[in-house]
Amino acid sequence: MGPRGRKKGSVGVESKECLLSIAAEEFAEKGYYKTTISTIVKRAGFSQPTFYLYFTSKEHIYSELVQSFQEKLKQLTSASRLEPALDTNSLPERITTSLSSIFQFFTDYPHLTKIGFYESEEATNIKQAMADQIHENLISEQQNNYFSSHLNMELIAQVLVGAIERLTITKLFSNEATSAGLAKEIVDFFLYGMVPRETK
Amino acid sequence: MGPRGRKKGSVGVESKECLLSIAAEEFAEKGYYKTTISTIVKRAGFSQPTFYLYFTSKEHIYSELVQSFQEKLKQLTSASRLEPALDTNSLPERITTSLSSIFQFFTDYPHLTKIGFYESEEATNIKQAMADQIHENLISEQQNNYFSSHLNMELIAQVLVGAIERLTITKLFSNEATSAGLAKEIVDFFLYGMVPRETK
Amino acid sequence: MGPRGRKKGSVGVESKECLLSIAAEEFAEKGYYKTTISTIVKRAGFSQPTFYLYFTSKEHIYSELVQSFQEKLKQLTSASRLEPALDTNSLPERITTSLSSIFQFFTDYPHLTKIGFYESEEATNIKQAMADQIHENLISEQQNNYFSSHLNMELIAQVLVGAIERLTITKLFSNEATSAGLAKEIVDFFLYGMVPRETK
Amino acid sequence: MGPRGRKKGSVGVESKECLLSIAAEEFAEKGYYKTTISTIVKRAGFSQPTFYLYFTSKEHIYSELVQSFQEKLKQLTSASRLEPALDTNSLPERITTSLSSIFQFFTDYPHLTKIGFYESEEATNIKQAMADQIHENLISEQQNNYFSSHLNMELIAQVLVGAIERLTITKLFSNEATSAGLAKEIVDFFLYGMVPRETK
DNA sequence: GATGAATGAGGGTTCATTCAT
DNA sequence: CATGAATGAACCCTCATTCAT
Repeated sequence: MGPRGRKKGSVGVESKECLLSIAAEEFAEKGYYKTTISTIVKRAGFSQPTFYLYFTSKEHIYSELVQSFQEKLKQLTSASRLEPALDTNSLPERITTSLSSIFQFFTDYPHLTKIGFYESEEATNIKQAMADQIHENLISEQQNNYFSSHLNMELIAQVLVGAIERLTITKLFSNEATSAGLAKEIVDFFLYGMVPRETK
Repeated sequence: MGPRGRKKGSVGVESKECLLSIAAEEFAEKGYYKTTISTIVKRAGFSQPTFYLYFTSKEHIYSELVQSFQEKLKQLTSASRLEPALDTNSLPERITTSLSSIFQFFTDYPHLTKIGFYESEEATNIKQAMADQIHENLISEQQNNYFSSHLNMELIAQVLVGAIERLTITKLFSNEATSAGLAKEIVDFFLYGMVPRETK
Repeated sequence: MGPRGRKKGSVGVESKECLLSIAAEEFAEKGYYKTTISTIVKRAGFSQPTFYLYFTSKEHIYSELVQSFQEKLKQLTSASRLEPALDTNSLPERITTSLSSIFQFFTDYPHLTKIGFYESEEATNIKQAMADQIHENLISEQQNNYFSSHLNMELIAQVLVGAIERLTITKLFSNEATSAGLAKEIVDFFLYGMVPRETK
Repeated sequence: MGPRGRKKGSVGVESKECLLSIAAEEFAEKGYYKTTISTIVKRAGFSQPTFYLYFTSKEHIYSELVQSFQEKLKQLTSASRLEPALDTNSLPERITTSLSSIFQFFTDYPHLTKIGFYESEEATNIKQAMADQIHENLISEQQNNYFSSHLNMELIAQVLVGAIERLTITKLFSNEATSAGLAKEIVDFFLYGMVPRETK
């Protein structure tokens, strides 16, 4: 052990993380096929074989990034489901908060998001999983009579995922909106729709 | 040659269309990079150089397919905007019809849709154009007081595009819903949202 | 036979000459390998198979051009050797005239010259043949005591060919000199060299 | 390793030089277009991709050879111009020596010469540069009254280059003459021409 | 006399990946 | 921990040439 107390093997870990981070950038910008190992290692200041010290293949590092995205996302959604039954009034805020935290997550990890949520072949499954999760939540809230029973919650869940997908690209990644603001607008729209309510 | 004789030069046109159709299938299924010219021509019963009789490059045939999608889509949207001012009641139906015809178009050309609306680098622009178009329509309807003036129509347009994107994949391409049914459900949701209206 | 008295087959001859002329231009400008049959026929307004009506191959049309150059050149040199023994004084003029007519020929057929005298694989042989011819002439003039017997006529013949080669490109094809002027200068130099003669 | 150990990285350099040398041979013998990378690497005992470790393209290796020729040639001519003003008598010898060293250079690097001085598209420029250089030297000698002032030195320079070009092929590469012998004969001819001087 | 349609043969180039050190 | 050197496997593309009409 060195005098500075660096744990043995930390160099390797650092190298690996360096590669991962650069790879994320490259994959996010250029996509899987236009990204070359050669470019990644060059940017990291390594030689090609070094890459294979840490990853068994190009596919492997890519899927490691996808998984990383997936796990972080799972942590997020599982965290946001802790509080079970609260009073009715707070539901919209709770939904807004959840949504906002998803947007924030996407903002914090734009490269991972680009890869996992948009580019990768897994993206479809990941979105489906997100839709399923939302669907489940909605159903349970529907059963608690927060929402009317005739609503097709599966469809709404998909619409919500579609909204997230589209608005992340157009508003969030372009810095035209904040996570919180966007979440609020969406929830408002989802709750009340476009036709104005008659006010007595 | 008689009137029923084969039109002159039609062979070439047929060959080109054959290649286009097979290419659409391959690109839709495997994506741009996993699709090879060699496979396309093999499936079409041609040799490789024949491909270059009709297309200057792999990129060229791909962008031809993307353009074809774009043009068809443009025709659709320009057609659906003919009828200008109608009475209020029919607005929802008209929107539903428009939406339904988009879904029907996607159903009719699943390969082109996969390519132009999902895979291609142009997909982002195409969706943005669709959102812009919808936005425009919504604004005009908003100005005619069909919708309340406080709604953020840009956001709603993006949400609608996101809904289309997601539901086309999950419901339409899996044959779990029809164009018309899906359109109706979406419009219903968009108009009234999730919170039930108080009924006297 | 048509009313305009056009000989049967003249269309074919015209087509062939058209192709030859365009091919000469292309080969001269771009060289053998960068010239494509496709470009030649396109410029001539024909389709590719038409080419093979008149020439059996790309090599064939090229060597036809080379031969054409070679034959014209042979005509020239054989013509210029008719007059045998004349009085001594006129020899320099005769040589100058011969040289001038070669330059004139090169000026009149720049494309053929570029091909036959510079580009083609035959060029080496053609130049050697020219050198041999000149050598022969010089020898005969040497034997007639026009020139001193210790001169290495073979070397001089080669130098003359080299001079022709170089000056055709740098002076003639760039229009910086005329055939006659150039010929005169060369002959003058060849006869008297660089060291000034002592004059009493 | 030890002092006699193989220098680090020398393998790559050797491989590159091996490829360069074989390529020079191939290009010189067959010309640019009939030479294939596949043949070069096969002869060198490598696989095709190895070629691209050292050269970015076929064009690149070719122009590297041309440049190599050009640089060596430049070294030669710049070296031969050191001694400025000497007595008149030695001028012919000095010219002879210069010429001889050019011939010797061509003899030493026949492949490079074939490529750079005859085949390549740069050949024309290289010869022109050589002519310019010679022209310059001649002018300066003319101003020093070594040569009579009425001589067209530009033309003479071109003739000299033409002579070099032609005699290198016909006499040098065929081993019919030595560098020194050839140089001497040429200089002799250039100085005194063909017409014998009157001797009292 | 001419052409629409098609192909055989081959060439250059790229990239992920490995071996020996 | 790291790399210099090398390659297997493909892929896109071009061009002279031909066949049937």
